[in-house]
Amino acid sequence: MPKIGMEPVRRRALVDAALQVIGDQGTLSVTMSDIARKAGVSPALAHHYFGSKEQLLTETIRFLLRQLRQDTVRALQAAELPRDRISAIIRVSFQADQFAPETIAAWLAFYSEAQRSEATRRLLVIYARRLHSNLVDSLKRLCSADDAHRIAEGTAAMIDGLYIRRALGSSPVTAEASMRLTDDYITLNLQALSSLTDTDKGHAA
Amino acid sequence: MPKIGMEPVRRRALVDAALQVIGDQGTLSVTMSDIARKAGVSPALAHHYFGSKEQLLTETIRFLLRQLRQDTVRALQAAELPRDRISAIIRVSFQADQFAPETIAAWLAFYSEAQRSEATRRLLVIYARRLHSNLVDSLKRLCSADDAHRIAEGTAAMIDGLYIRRALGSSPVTAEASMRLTDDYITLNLQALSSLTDTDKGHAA
DNA sequence: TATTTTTGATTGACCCATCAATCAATAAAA
DNA sequence: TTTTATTGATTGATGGGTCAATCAAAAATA
Repeated sequence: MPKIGMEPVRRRALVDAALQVIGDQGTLSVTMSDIARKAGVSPALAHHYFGSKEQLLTETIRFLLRQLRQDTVRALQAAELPRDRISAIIRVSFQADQFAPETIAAWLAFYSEAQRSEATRRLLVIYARRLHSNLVDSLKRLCSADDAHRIAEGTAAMIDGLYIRRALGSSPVTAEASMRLTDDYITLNLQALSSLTDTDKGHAA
Repeated sequence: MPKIGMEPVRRRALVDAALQVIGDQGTLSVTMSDIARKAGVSPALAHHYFGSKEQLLTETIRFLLRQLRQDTVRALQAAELPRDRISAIIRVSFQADQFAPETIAAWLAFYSEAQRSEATRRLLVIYARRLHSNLVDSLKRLCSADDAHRIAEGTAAMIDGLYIRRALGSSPVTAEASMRLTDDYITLNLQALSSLTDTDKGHAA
């Protein structure tokens, strides 16, 4: 069996397995045995490659983050206009794999973990900042910096909130409806701002 | 030591303690010992009154929910106009005790638990439904039922999302800013709808 | 090519700590 | 005395982490 160069293969398999198990059980309180079994290896091997459960979990969230960034970069490359870029960012957040119940369950578990683990918190803050600054970059081309900040904050919150509600599984929050809701929020804000600069600045009482 | 009629006192103390410990540690993986110690009793007594850890936790989330409902009812009694009632609902969501980091950490932990525990999920769904229907009730007096639904969905998502972002502790999300952001979302939507029914239904290109 | 050596890959068995849950015993009211 | 309140001691189960040992491919050597 033992061919050389198994390390990267095993690491990847274990991270994948961790993601699956965490997503299934909806918690980080999964055992190394669970993860190892899913990956088809012994618990000892998981320790051998990752040193500790904590490090395996850290690698796992890093993987999630990396994936999300790649998707975002790709989506942004295909969009030129600021308004289109914003929609692209939103679309990535709700794309199939990200919005899958297991993935969301995993995210939720990591958010909860961030209350205890400074390392986890730092990683999630990176995600939050990245989303925010991506939004602000494009928004700035459409409104003032202040407004851009405010709108970005609201948009990010709405995205995160839709995730949570999806996690609960109440009210059939589809990916499409979520996208539309978030995109409308952007449109609404921009419209409101532009109507202020129009000749008529009020409406009938 | 043993006075009679201690049961309600102990139950309440244990639920309070559970809330504190869960909030501090940001997880439901707290020990009965932790909770009991905080409440100033032995772990055995906690089992005596609640039977199991799971039941104590269920009681704890019920307590949270009850508290939130009472606050909401009270806030709604003081508000007459639909638009004011909406603001009141929003205000309750971000009031001091609800928006405290420990409280949010506890909520987050329960959301995570809902992935596993059907009982917990059901309780959280109740909260979600209540928030939604409270919003819809007032919104319906200001717009169509369809729009009311949509706006309520967006508002609820934004509230939940602001909670999460607060939990992360990134970007100083104050309670006031959160309220304003959410309330603006309502205003923006209602304005957009009303402007559609105005005589002039467009703006300069 | 055949043989030996080396090294990465892998695991079963074990240790130790933690924790939920139980129970028998004690102490104070009623 | 009967009931209620309370706890210390105990236990069975679980899970992270360690370690010595095994196995097989690859590399070096004859």
